[in-house]
Amino acid sequence: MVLPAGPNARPFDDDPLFGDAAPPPAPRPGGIAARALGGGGRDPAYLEGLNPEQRRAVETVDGPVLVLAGAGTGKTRVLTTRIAHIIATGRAAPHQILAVTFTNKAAREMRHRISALVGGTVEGMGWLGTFHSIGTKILRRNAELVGLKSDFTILDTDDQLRLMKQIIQAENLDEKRWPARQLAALIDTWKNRGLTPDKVPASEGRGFANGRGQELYAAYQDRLKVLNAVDFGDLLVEPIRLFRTHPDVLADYQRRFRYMLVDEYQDTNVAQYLWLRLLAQSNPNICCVGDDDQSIYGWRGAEVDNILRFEHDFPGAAVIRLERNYRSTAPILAAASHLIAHNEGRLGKTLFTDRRDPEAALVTVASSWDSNEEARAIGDEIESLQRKGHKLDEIAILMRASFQMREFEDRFVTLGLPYRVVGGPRFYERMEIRDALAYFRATVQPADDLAFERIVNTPKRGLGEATIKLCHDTARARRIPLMAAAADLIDTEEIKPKARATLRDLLGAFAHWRADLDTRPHHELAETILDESGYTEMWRQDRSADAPGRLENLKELIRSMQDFESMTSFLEHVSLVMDAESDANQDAVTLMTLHGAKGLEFDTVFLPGWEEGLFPHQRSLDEGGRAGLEEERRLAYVGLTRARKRAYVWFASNRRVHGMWQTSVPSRFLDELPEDHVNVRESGGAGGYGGYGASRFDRSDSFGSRYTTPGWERARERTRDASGGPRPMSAPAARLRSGGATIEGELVAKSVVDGGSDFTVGARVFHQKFGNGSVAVVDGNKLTVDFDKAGRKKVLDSFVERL
DNA sequence: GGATCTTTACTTTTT
DNA sequence: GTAAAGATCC
Repeated sequence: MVLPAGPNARPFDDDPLFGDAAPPPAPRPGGIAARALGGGGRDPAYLEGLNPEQRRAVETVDGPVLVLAGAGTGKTRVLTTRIAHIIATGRAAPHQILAVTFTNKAAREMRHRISALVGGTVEGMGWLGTFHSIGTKILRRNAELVGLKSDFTILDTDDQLRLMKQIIQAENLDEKRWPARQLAALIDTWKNRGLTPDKVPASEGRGFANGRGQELYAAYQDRLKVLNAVDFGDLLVEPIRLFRTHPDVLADYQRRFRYMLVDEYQDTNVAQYLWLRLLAQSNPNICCVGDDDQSIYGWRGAEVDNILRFEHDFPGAAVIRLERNYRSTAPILAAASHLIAHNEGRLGKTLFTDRRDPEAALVTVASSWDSNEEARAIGDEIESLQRKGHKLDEIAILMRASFQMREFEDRFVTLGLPYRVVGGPRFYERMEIRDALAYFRATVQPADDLAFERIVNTPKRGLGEATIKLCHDTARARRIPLMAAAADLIDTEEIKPKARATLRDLLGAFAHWRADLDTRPHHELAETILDESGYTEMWRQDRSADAPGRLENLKELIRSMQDFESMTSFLEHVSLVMDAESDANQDAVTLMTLHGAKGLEFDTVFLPGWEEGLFPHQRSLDEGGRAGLEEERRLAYVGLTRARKRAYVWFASNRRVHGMWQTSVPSRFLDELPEDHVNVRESGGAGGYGGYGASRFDRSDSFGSRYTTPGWERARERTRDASGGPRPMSAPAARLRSGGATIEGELVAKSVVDGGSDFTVGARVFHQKFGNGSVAVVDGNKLTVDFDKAGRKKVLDSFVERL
C-alpha cells in the first residue's frame, strides 16, 4: 500500500527522512504505546492468548528470525503483534519499522490489525507496504541518482508491451518471429533476478532475436529513462542499483530501518532477496515469515530457496515453527499433511490441532462422468448445504485454471444460485478505465507518450496512422515527447490541414485542462476532460451491450477520485494498487483459482478437476519437472487448507481439452490422500470410474492400451519422468523456449499422420477444410499445397492425409 | 477507417 | 471450441 485512501492521501508522507536515527523516546504517557502496554506489571494485553511459539516469535525481536508459519497458524497475528510489541516497548518508532508484504490487500489488513491491537490508528507506519510501493517511495526520494525525475510514471503491462513492440519495430525485427510478449517475459525473468542489462549472462540473451535479447533490454531501459518511466520490475531493480552505487544512501536507510518484517517470504524472488539483504547488512533485525509449503509462485520468479536458505544467509537466525492450526478440522489437516509429505524439498512442519471434534466430516472424494456433470453435482451439493442453513459466503470452489469457471457459472445461472467470481479482469484493467486514465496521465504528465498515444484517436477523430507516425518520427529524431513534437508539427505544412486542425484542437484542450489542474477540484476536472474530449459521448453512442456498464465504470472512477487529494496522488495509487474494492455484499458462493485463494478460508471448499494434466497441470510437469510437480502439490495443499470444516475433492472422467473431449485420469494427488481421513463417494453417474474406490485407480491400468494417442504417450512419459528421474532443466530456462512445446507437438502429430516419412512435391493430399490438392513446396513440416478448390495454402503436414 | 477474415493460443498473475 | 488480436480487404 502506498497511499491510504482518504483525504490525507499524498504521494509522499513527510516523516523526517534522515537524522532521526537516535534511539526513539520512551513511550509517551497516554500515548498509543503506553495504552497498548496496559497497566501494572502484567503482560501487556496484546500478548494475551498467544501460544508459546507465537509468543516466542513476537518477543524474539533482535537478530534474524525465521517464522515458519503453517497454514492457519496465526501468521498475521504474530506479525502484527510483533510490530505492536516493538513499538510498545519503545524499541523503535513506527516510521523506523519496515514491513513488507506482497499484496496491497495484505498491507491494508496488517495496518488495520495493528491499529486494532494498539487501540487507535497507527500513525507513521510509512514503511508498511508492498515491495513495489516501498520501492517507489525510495525511488521518488532519490530519483536523480538513478537517472529519473521524481515524478516518473509507472508503466503497467500494457504500456510495457507497446513500448517493447516499438523497440522491436525500430530494430527492424520480425514481430511475428519475436513477439513483444516474449521479450517482456524474458526481461521480466531478468528483473526478477535483479539483473540490469549489463549483468545479463551472455548465454541467456542469445535465445531471443538472434542473440540480441540483451541489447533490446538495454534499449528498452534506455527508452524508459527518456520517458521518465519505470516498469514494475524496476521498482525492485532500481532501488538495488541505487543502494549499490550510492553506499551513503544505503547507509541512511539501513540506519532508518531498525526493524524489518517480511510477510510471505516464500514468495520473494531474487531481486527482493537482494534488496532485503542490502538493507539488513548492518543491522540484521529482520524477521521473515513464510511457509515453504505454500510457495506457489515459482513460475513468476519466486525462489523457494530464499526461505530454505534463510539460516545460511542470516547466520545465527532463530527459526520458530508455528504448527498449531486454528482453522481446520483434524481430517482436513491430516489430508493436507499427508499430501504435502510427498514433497521432498521442504523444511518440514506438521500441522496439528487440539480440537477433538467427533462430528468432523472426512474429506470427501467424488467423481463425475464429465466436467458438465461435475458442475451439476457440485451445484446440487451446494444447494443441499444451503437448505441445511449454510451461508453461501462460506462456500468456495477453488480450481486450477480459470477456464474451469465457465461451467460452474453456466450451471449456477440455471440454478439461480448466487455466485461471485474473484479474479478476472480487474477494475483498472478495463479498457474504458485505462483510456480515461490515459487522458488524465497525459494531462498531468505531458511527457507521457504512451498515454497520449493511447488516446490521440480515441474517440475516433481522424488522426490516423500516418499522422501518428509523423509525430513519432519527429519525436524520436529530436528526442522530445510526442506531444511536444505534435505541437511543433501543427505549425508546419507536414500534416494535412484537416488532421492539423484536429490535432491543434486536441493539444489546445490538453493545455487548457492542464491549466485548470491547480485551480479546480480534480474529480470535477476529470469529468470535464472525459466530456470535452468526447470520450463519454463515444460510449453513449455505442450500441453494444456493455456500453452502459462502461459508462457506469467511468462514473465509479470519478467517484473514487474524490478520496484523493490530487490527480497526481490518485494516479500514483492506481498504478500500484490495481484493484478496486468489490461491492458485492450479497450472500454468494465464491469461484476462484487456487492461486487466488491463498490467505483465505471458508467453511466449505470444493476442489474440482483433480485430473492428471489439469491438476497437476501438464505444463507444470513439462516445464518444471519434479519442481513443477512439487509446486502443483503445494497448490493442492493450499487448496485443502483453505477449508475449515468441509473439503470436497472432485474429478471428472471426461473433460474437454482445447475443444475436444478427452478421457481423463484421476490425479495422482488423490492417491496421496490418507485413506483413513477420506470418504470416497461412489460415483452415482454413468459408469466410467465406477470402481474407483476398489482399485484406487491403479495408474498402470489407466494408462493402458486405451490411451494410445501421441498426447497420452507423451503425458505418460512425462508422468514417469516427473515423479521419478531428475529433470535437468530449470523452470526459467524451460520458459525461455516456450516455443518448443508447440514445435514438439507438431512433430509428434506429424509422425502419426505420415508414419515418419516426408511428403514429396507433387504428392496428392487431403485436408479437412481445403479438400484435395497436390503438394507444391515442402519446408520442414510446413507444406504449400495447391488445393483443387481452395487454391494455394500453407498448411502443416500434420493436417493433411496422403491420398 | 471500419468490417471481415484469419490466426493463434489455451495455467497460474501481483505489482 | 472459443475468443481475442492481427491482417487484409474494401
